[in-house]
Order: sequence, then structure tokens, then C-alpha cells
Amino acid sequence: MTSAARTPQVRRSNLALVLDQLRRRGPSSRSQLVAATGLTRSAIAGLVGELEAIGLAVETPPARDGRPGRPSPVVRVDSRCVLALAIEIFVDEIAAAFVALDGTVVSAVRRPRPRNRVAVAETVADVVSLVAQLEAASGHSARPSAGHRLIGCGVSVPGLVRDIDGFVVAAPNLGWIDVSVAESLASALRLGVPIHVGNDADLGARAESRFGAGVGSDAMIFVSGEVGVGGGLVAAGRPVVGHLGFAGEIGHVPVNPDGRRCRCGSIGCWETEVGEVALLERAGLDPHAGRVAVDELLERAAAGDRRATRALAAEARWLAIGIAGLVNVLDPDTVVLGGLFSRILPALRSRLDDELAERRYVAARRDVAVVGATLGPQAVTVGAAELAFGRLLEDPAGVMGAAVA
Amino acid sequence: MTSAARTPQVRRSNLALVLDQLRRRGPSSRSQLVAATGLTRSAIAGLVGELEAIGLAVETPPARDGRPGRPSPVVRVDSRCVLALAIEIFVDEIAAAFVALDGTVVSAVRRPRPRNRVAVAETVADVVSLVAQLEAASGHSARPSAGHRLIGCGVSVPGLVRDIDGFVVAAPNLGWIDVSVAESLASALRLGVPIHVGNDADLGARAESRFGAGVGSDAMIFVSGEVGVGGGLVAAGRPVVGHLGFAGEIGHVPVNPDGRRCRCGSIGCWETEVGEVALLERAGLDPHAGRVAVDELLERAAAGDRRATRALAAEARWLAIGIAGLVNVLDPDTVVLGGLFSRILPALRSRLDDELAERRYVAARRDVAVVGATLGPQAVTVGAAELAFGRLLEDPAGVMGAAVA
DNA sequence: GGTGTTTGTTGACAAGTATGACAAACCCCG
DNA sequence: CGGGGTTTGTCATACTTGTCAACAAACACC
Repeated sequence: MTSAARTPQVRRSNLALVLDQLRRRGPSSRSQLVAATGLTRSAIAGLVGELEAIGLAVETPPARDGRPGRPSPVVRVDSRCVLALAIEIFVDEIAAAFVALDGTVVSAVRRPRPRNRVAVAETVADVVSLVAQLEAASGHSARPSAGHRLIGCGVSVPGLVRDIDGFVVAAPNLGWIDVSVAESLASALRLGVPIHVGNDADLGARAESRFGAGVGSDAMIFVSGEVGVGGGLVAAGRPVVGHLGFAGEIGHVPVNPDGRRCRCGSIGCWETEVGEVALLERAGLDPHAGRVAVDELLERAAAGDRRATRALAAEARWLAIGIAGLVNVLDPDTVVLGGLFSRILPALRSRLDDELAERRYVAARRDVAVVGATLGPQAVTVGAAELAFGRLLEDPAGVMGAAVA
Repeated sequence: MTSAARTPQVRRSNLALVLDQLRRRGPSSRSQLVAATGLTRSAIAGLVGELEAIGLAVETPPARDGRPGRPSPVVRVDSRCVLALAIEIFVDEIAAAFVALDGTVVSAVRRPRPRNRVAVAETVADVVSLVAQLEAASGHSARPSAGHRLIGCGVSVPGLVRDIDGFVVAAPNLGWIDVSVAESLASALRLGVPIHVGNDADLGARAESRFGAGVGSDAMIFVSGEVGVGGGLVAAGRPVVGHLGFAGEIGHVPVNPDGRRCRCGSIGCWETEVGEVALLERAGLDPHAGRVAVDELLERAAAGDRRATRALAAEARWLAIGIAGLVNVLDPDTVVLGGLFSRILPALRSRLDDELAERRYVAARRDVAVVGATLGPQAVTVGAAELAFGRLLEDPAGVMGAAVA
């Protein structure tokens, strides 16, 4: 409680609370909202009414549930009125999507791109054209229009993103250093809405925490394996961003002091031992062949290939070493594995569990669920939208213009 | 904001806010409180009046500061009215103290104990006698009395403590497993106030964050080196406890997969490479000789002894490896070194900085201050009291009985 | 001693939730 | 089909809390 609870804050906070409940628990009856929030029936009536008036919620006639008493109308998040534009910038691909407030992806387009076309200006130009394509494909406009209102834009970048202003301090895989992506995109797209930038793994974590494998967990770690290894943390139900917003760079935790030099300059970072490159190298496959090579590896292992099996075992061991450290530091109840790791999880599940049990401090007293991500590649999309919705979720009436009769 | 902002909540929250400000910034004028909280003069007047009425704050006549305008009375935390009883259980020592609401240790006693007398029953008996000694020495009573009111009791234990109920799940150095220290102490001491139990490093972190080297930091890591290595985390200004309360067990992060077996059962835990035992062993000294041996080591190193210097260098290297990992994961603005580490920090400062710079991901873009703890051994005392004051700080009027004319 | 500035005090006001009475809508039962 | 029991929405009212504006008090400065 850093800020004072001034009178208008009360309304704002309760409005946000109701909206949050609706998003968390899905469509709920007003009486359920009363029970969940502790507010009175009249207060809930007023709050729901306001959410409805500003176009964030809709009430549907009560469903007959067979229980005595007057049936309570069902309130749900209005998934048609407001949208967020999610933009994802990866090394070999860019993507754009419209996402509704309830986390559903309304429309999405993605486009691969050559590895030699990742400069900032080129990327921005490509994104502009991709957004135009998205508008054409979806029939929606990214600019404020009648039916659907664009509320914000979230951008995913594989790099260190400063929390306060979305400044990209470094994106090694893109060769970016000190880039104001938000400003560039703002002037190129001219959306008229704020643009927020976030780290891809952080956004994935946000999405999994809200809509995916981390639902219900108040202390979660998201471990995403792609070319590099990224992560996002949730503590006390909230994303951990750290001082500048760089929290979650778990790929660069030193795990092997006698290991290989990492492209970050350090030695024995976790991502020199786990992830696509390390896995494929150990299996004797082309380390830069991407997803198809991983599938090949899994097939070989399933067929009993010795080298493939050993590569997976090594991956499990190093994965366990890193996860054990994170678990001991952060004591989560859930560890969500995303990207590469969720694909190979079935193949190394038992080995991983064994290694983990051996390395967790007082392992017997913990119960950490290590699970695969459930949103797949949509996680980053939804997370970027979540970032864009941030202000709206904190102050629904303020953002929507609060003009209520 | 998970809970609804009901009407009385507003008052509670603002009361807590004012008290928090007074503790954070020290004695403040009412006008300073107005500026800091954003509340109006009349609201502050009411809140300060209530804090005064329930005995948590005192107003003193304004000091002449030479500026125009009506001088504003100075409000300070009343350090006489309420006390917390802090009990510290270490391997070779137990301690008890009365701590005031402003963090000052009013009276303290400590007593060494033989290593073969650490069973739970023995410890509880010793604590009871120590508290009696404290009462005699201080003239205060641990039971509710007229002048000073005991508000709670905080207990520090070197082990895994479950957050919700203070259940000690494991304290390896004491040989404790699944002990309800709170219940045992409650029935032995009969204080009439709630007893809270916490991990020693977590409590030290709390104290350093509030009153020590971490003041003003909203993302801090506290690394405490004693026989083992413990830690406490602060994110977004709040202690990170994790799912069960076990967060901060940084001593058991795997840092050396080819290292020694740790007493926790795992291999290559951080505390097998740093801490008193590792340091003394490398220097060729008795690893269990304690503080005097460390002093001896520091003297030798200052005198140019090769082996001592090398032991310190190794300590710096492994310390940097662990800290770099934590920094990359949590992105703090401050790393506070406590216990052993703060004592040897001057001797390994430059080496540590070099090693850190080499291992931090995108090091140039970060500015993390690595500093020594400032509270010394009092940190745990103050932290335990802080834990005991917890409820009071969240709901001052509710705990104090709110009888205001 | 007057003026300007800052701040505490006071009472009227506004915003929001809580309360309680009442009506509506459902189930069950006869 | 109608009455009793139950749950819930609605409405008017009360209460709590912070805000606002006017005024008085206490200081520095001239």
C-alpha cells in the first residue's frame, strides 16, 4: 500500500477487482461476484452496471441451475468491444494479432523473415505491412473505429526491455542495442493508443499465469526454451519485473563454471547447456536446424537411438540443475515449461523428475508441479495483449472514458 | 488488489500508510505527511490523531526551521508504548530482545549454548529462562503490563519455515524436522500474544530492507553467510516468501555440478563453495573454528600470505558466480551482504566486482550496488520484531483496540 | 507592527459502500 | 395450480471517509 486510498481510488479499485474476477473465473453470476469480492449486492449491481455501460461486460439472462431462489444474471467479459493489438518480433518471424479482453485471439497473421533482415528500420517497416495485412484479413481496423475499439498495443521483443518505458536495452539475437521500439512503432503505425514493449518470455509467463498452466498459482516460474532460454516469474500472484524490468533472465544463470563461453560474454550460462543448440549438438545434429531437427531427434530417441537418448538425458540433467536452483530460490508451486521444453517434456519427464528430486533442498517437503505450457505459441500473443490491457485493467472507467448517464 | 475496498478498509489502509511513512522516513511533520501520502491536511490530521490516541505515535511541538509559514508539528513513532519480543535461535546461541516499533532494540540478552543441547524441548526451556532474564534485565514484562504493551513475538529459526503457520519443516543444523516451535513456545511462555516464526536470513533481509542497507530499494537481495548461506528477497518493496514460505534458500542453488556433496543431499550447492567452512578449508585453517579463524585469515591475507589471499580470491569468485545468477534472475538494485560476507567484503571487494562484471548478463546496462549489511547481528533481532509487528502495521487500529473518544 | 506564507482547524459536501425492507423469480410440495 | 421457503435484484436511507473551502494561527521578513 504505497499510495493513499483516496475516495475515487475506492471505486477504481473495486471496478478493477470485479473485472479481474470475471477474467480469472470466467463468466460468473452476480451472486458469485458478491461471494468472491465480499462486496454487497447493491455495490456489485452498481459496479457491474458501470462495466456494462462502458462496454467491458455484458449481462446475460440467468441460466436455470435447478437450485431454489431467484436466479442471478450471468456477467461475462465483453469480448467484442475492446481489442488489443499484439505484435511479436522474433528472430526468424514476426506476428500480429487482435486479442479480445477475455484472452481469445480474434485474428492473427504471422510472416517468416530472412535472418538478414532484422535491423530496426526493416523490422518496423515489415510490422507496418503485417498490421495492414492483419486489418485486411480481420476486417477490423487498428485505428479507433465504431464497433471495436483498440485499447492498446503490446510488443514482444526477445531481449532486455526496460520496464518503465519499454526501451529495448539489448536484444542480442537481433543485434539491437538501445532501441526505442515503442517510439519507432508509434510513429510508423500511428495507432493513437499507447504502445507497450515487453520481453517475450515475460509475456509468455504473464499469459500462462493468467490463462494457461499457471492459473491458480500465486508463485510460478515460466521457463521458455527457444534458441535461447528465457523466463518469467510470478510471485504473490504478480509478475516480478525487478528494478529495471530485467528480471527473469534465467538463461544466463551460471550453472557450469567450467563450461562453455556464452554469447553474453559470461561462462557456463544455463543456456549453454540447455536449449535447442545444446540439445542438437549433443545429439550430433545440426544445432541451427530448428524445430524439424528436434522432431528428428525425438523420433530417433523413440526408436532407441543411443546418442539421441543420451542427449535427452543430458538435457534433463541440466534442466533439472537450473530448475532446482530456481525452485530453491523462489519456492514456486508451479514450474511451467514452454517452447522447446514443453515439446520434449514427455520424452524426458521421468529423468527430469529423478534429477529434480535429487537436487531440491529438502525435496520431500515441497510439492512443485513441473508442467508443460498449455497455450503454445499463442502464449506470447496473449501476453503481449495482456500488457496492452494493463492500464485498462487497473482503471477500467478512466480508460474507457467513464461517461455514464 | 485481491480484496475489495470496503469502507473500513480505506481507513485501515490509510492509517497503515501513515504509520509506514513514519517508520520509513523517520519523524516527519504533518505537512511532510501530506506531501508524501497525497492525502489532504484534514485527513492527515484525523489519521495522526487516531495513531496518537491508540498510542502508536506522538506529536511534538514544531521545530523552528527558519522558513515562513505556520510550523507543522512533528510526528514520530511512539517508541515507548508497544514492544515486540524477538527470540533468536541459532546453532550455538540463543538470544532474546525487546524491540520498539521504530526498530530500536530496547534491551537484549544472549546466551551461548553447547552444541549438544539443541533439541526442541531443551531449546524451549532455555528460551523461557532467557526471557525471564531479559525481563529482569530490562524491567519490562513480557506479559501485558501498563506502561509497555507487548504486541507480538517473533522467532528466528535457521531452517525452512512454513509461511502460513510458522511450522518449522526442517532445520538441518539443529536436527529439527516438522516442529511446531510456535506452539511449543506459546504454551511455555504464555505471553498472550501471537508468536510468529521466520527463517533467520529472511528476517535479516526484512530488517536490512526496512532499516539497513536496503532502505529505499524496492528490489533487493540479502545474502547472509554464516555456517551455511541463507538469503532473503525483496521484490516490489515486499518480501518474497514463495508458495510455502521457503523462498530465499539461495545456499542450495547448484553452482558446481562437479562439486562436493552438500549436507542437503544435492551436489555442488552454493554453500559448498562459499561460506565459512569453504573459506577456511581453502586457507588451510580449521573449518569449524568460527569467527576467530576468519579474523586470523583476514590478518594473514593483509600480511600478504599467499594461501590466505588465494582462499579469498576463490571466495570472491564463487560469491560472484552465485550473485550473478541471482542478479540475472531477479534484477535487484541492491545486493546486501550480511554476516561473514559483510566482514570479508572489504578484503575481496575489487576481486568481487571484477568477477561480477564478467558474469552479469549485459552487465554494462545494469547498475547493481553490492554493499555490506549495516545492522550487523542486530538485523535478525529487528527482523524478528518486524515479523511480530506485521499485523499491527497492517491494521493499527484493529490491533490496538480502536477505542477512541 | 504589517504583510505574505504556510499550515492546522472546522464545518459543509461528495462519493462510495453498508444496511434493511421489499419485490421478483426460482424450487418444492401438496 | 397455488402457497411456503429460498435466494437474489432493487431501492431508499444511513454511515463512513476523504475532499473542499474558508478561516485562524504561527512563523519569516521587511
